[in-house]
Amino acid sequence: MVLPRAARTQRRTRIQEEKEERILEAALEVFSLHGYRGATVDQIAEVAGMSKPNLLYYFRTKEAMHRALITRVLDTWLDPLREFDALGNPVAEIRSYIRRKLEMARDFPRESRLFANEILQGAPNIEDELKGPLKALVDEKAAVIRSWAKAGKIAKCDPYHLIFSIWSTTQHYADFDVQVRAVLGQENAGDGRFEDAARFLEQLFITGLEIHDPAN
Amino acid sequence: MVLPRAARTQRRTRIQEEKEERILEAALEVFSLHGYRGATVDQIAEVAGMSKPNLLYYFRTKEAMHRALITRVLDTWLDPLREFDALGNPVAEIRSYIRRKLEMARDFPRESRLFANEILQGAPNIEDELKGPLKALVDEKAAVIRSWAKAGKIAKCDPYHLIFSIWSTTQHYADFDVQVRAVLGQENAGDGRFEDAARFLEQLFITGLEIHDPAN
DNA sequence: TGTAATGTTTACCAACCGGTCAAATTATCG
DNA sequence: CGATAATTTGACCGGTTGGTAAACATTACA
Repeated sequence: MVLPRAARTQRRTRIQEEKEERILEAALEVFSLHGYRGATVDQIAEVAGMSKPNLLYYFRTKEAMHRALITRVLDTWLDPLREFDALGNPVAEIRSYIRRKLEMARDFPRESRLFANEILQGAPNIEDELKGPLKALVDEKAAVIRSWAKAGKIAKCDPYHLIFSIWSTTQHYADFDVQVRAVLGQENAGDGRFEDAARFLEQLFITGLEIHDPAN
Repeated sequence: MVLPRAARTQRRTRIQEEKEERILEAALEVFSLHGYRGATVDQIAEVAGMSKPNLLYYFRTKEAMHRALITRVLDTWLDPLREFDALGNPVAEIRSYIRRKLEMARDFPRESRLFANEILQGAPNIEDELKGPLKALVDEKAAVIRSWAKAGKIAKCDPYHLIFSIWSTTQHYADFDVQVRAVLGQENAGDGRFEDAARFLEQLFITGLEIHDPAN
């Protein structure tokens, strides 16, 4: 009998795990490159190296595939922000947050583009995730930053917009990679632009947030 | 006889100007919301208030429409950077550049999203524009910024990444509007977030780039 | 006003796309 | 092995999409 994926309650087969992994990997590749509408099931199937009906045996619809992919990626995507430590040294925490985010832009550009595509198109599938868990996490960290500012450890600033600006500057190197490369020119073929970006962003944010001559 | 748009060499009719204007306006609306693949010609025709064949009488293909739209918008999109004045006061120039870009994110979010979509998908249609005119303009302004740094008027920094970070932070409020709203919550329904962002970004960039006690 | 050029519409098509079905193949396990 | 369940495939389907053909309507202008 044919039992589509959603109906299986028992333990998952080795084959199931392997195939679902391969499918999500292929889906990430295709969705991140063409967006939800732009991606076709045939394309994903081809990248995954299997036939379309076979793929649809594991994920019954294109949307189910996309949903599974988003939820999986969103979780790991927020890890850097979760590591933000209220007890650590403020300047050091912000610096390492920037560095972590930039490393993710370098190492997981497809994941970044997947989200960018999703948000750009109005986030039809993850609006609840944004207003719920994401907002809660940001609220929590914003409170931490605000307390640092009040304690005089960093300059006073709007913590939400600080977070937004860290997100945007770092993810820019994944989402707008084509533009960055075009402007920097051929000579920046390697990962050098990420190191340059790290230097610049550290300077910008750290200097911009430091307390200057607090006593005088 | 039917002479499609591309073949017309003579002066354009009043009707042509009106209709092409309406079409490009509708195309901007739809493309910016759904991306190239996600947009349909029927949708654009409906928004433009005309039949699909009628629309295709002015732009023979969907791609031609998209190309026309991109070229037109790209030109005005770069105006703020062009206004960057080498002879002005460095700090004031950077401040007003940030403000102009933020105003564009507020007043022309569709244009911003159109580009974001295009770049995200690998900029298949405008790669030449990026590597040519855009790069040339950025190179020119980067040289200006570098000269300011050398003259000790602003802190030393990579001018390219400075420009990138201004682009990304400001455009973020157009491209990721849904996320920004979700995180900030309902109370920020108006344009308040743009004023908050302006204050924050000015503080960040100006403080981050000022020369601190150069003499001491 | 007459007429040729321009503009608009209805009906249509071929390609594509997400998804189904039933049959065939392969893995699992007593 | 034998049988039952899980997996894979080719053929197919209805709806959508970009685009066309040709008849019809309107405008510009001598």
